[in-house]
Amino acid sequence: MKKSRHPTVLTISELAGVSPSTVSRALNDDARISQEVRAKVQRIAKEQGYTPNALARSLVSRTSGVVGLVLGNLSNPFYAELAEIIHARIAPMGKRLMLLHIGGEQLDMESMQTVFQYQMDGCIVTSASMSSKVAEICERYRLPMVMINRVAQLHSCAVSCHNYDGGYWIADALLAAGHRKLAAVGGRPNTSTSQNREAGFLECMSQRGVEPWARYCGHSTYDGGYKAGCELLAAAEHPDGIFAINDIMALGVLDAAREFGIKVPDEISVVGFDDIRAASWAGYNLTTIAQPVEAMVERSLDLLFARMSDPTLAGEEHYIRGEFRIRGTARLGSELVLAGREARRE
Amino acid sequence: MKKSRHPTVLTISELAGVSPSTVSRALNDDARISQEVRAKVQRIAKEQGYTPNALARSLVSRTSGVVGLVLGNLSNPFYAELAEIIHARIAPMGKRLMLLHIGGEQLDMESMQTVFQYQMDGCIVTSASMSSKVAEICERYRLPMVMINRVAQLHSCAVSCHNYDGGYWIADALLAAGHRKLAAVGGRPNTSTSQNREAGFLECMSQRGVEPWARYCGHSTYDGGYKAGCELLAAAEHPDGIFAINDIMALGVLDAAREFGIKVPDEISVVGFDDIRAASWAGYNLTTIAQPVEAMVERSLDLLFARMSDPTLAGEEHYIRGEFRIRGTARLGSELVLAGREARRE
DNA sequence: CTGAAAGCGCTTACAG
DNA sequence: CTGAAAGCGCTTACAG
Repeated sequence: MKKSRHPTVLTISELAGVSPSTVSRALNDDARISQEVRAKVQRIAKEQGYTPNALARSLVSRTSGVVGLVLGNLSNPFYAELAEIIHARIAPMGKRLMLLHIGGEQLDMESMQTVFQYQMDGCIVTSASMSSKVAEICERYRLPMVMINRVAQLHSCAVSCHNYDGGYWIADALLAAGHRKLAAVGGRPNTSTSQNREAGFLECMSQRGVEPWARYCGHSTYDGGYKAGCELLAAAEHPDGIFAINDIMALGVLDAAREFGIKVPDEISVVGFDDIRAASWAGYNLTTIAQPVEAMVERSLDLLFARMSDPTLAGEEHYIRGEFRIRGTARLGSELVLAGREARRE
Repeated sequence: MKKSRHPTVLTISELAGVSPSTVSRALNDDARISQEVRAKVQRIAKEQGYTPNALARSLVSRTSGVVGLVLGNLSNPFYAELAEIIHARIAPMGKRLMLLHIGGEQLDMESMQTVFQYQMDGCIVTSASMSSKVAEICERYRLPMVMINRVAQLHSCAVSCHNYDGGYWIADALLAAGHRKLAAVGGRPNTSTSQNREAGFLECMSQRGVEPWARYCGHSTYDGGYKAGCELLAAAEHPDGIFAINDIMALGVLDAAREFGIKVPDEISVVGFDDIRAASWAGYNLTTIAQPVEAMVERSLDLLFARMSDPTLAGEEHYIRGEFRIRGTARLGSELVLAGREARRE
């Protein structure tokens, strides 16, 4: 008798009096195996507490059932929510998630190595400054990958919110409500999300012939937003509206306004982007544009799975429209917000 | 010539004119292989862009280099921060993290199955209502595992903050500052974290002969905290101090107070627990006890790695003292806070 | 419907 | 210092 390890196909085959091949087939519900044998094998497997060794199976089947995940900075709750939804959606599809990276810094090559070492089936990248080099690697090795909340590089797949439109829409709604001194607080400058949202915002202002009051960089963090807010509000004359390109910075701006005793939205309107949970907290009640996270994840997984079955498929870029969440931090005529819907598409 | 797949040890061995065994040894820096051969093999491997197949290696070495991770509810930023730190600490140790579960709900058996399917080396569990059944499984299969922020079950390892002491300490400091109408807002009732913090808080009050003003359940969420705050403050006579057993609920309580126009800390003191990032936001400036997350993770990994090399090691429970963060939401005489340090240990 | 054989890519005693 | 052989646990053509 073997040293008592976990049971293997061999163990089961001996117990059932059939060959290992048959055990394998029976366990994988191969239609060719007779009902009786199949039932018997499955019963014995269950009795023995048999668990298939995914490593061995992957080695031969050349598909590991593992998908790599690159997560952005979790201190922005948006990415935490995204992670939760990705996991919830992908688990029922029989795939496992392996964490490649968490955080704001550059993704290193070593993490990408593990993708190949562990023979991952694909890769999901949420933000994180991804050098085009990584996209290139995935391309070269035909590794299916999709980026969420990030613009496509090379021929990869990417799913985002209509960021440009969102920014445009916000400017439109603020201008229509009479604001004329509008400031923008951008995020990390090298991120497409930040760039596009701000570009849409500025473009709309430019079309309406309104000069931007000021532009700040808030580095996509609460602290950055707070600091930007303080500087904007400390001046003798302050803007009458601020667009922070993400919610976490908008919360900082709101706290700055609170600090300066400036009434929101009477003296100043503040609008964010993302609709993180904290945006709807009673203490903030932030007007913002909600990213359609569920839809974005669903679309991303569709793209990814399609490429896992057919790696020759070309990359696709998808944009999904966000939804205005009108709360208490901005003066916007509701009919004007509707007009905003006509903002030009990306 | 083989179909052009990724290079394997065989490819390299042919190119280098040595046996596969030698390639394997050279690549793993086996001291017995001569300098020249080793250098040559490594050079060729690099030239060919060789990446070892971790699956094949794991199959024979019986250690996969993968650690399973069970994450609590990421909508509580505490768990997001924890995840980030765990990843940052474990990656340099050459282990990979596979996501088993994210969220507040019960961990299902299926997720645990994958631990064995993928031959994981160990498992890290952060909160999440873990049935004792899961602990039992790890025990039975000798799977090294450590729980963070969670009390030990059976003989498993567990690392937490001194939760009981923290609660005691807070009550002590509030009472010493003259509060007499103290309410507690608990989290999900079945979590040890919530139970212990509240128990310490109540025990101290009892020792001082002060009756608790009220006890609420806030389900460990912002909304729950906000609701609890509203109910406590809507009454004709309201408490003069509230201890929310975690920060995310304390923020809800603070927003409720703001809503009711009740001055913090003049009319009411509010204290939380965890020291999540939002606790130090200008809009809250919450007095709380910081969990020593870095230290907790470090200790947890020590325990885990020790058991990965020697699975027979017994379980250990560790408690690490938190740190009072005195900010703006509570009246506490600083000398009294120091006295609080003497609160009894768990 | 079932089995014997080969093989996925690596490592590791066992020889020499 | 190096190689031939066996094996990790599974699946999958190939026969029958």
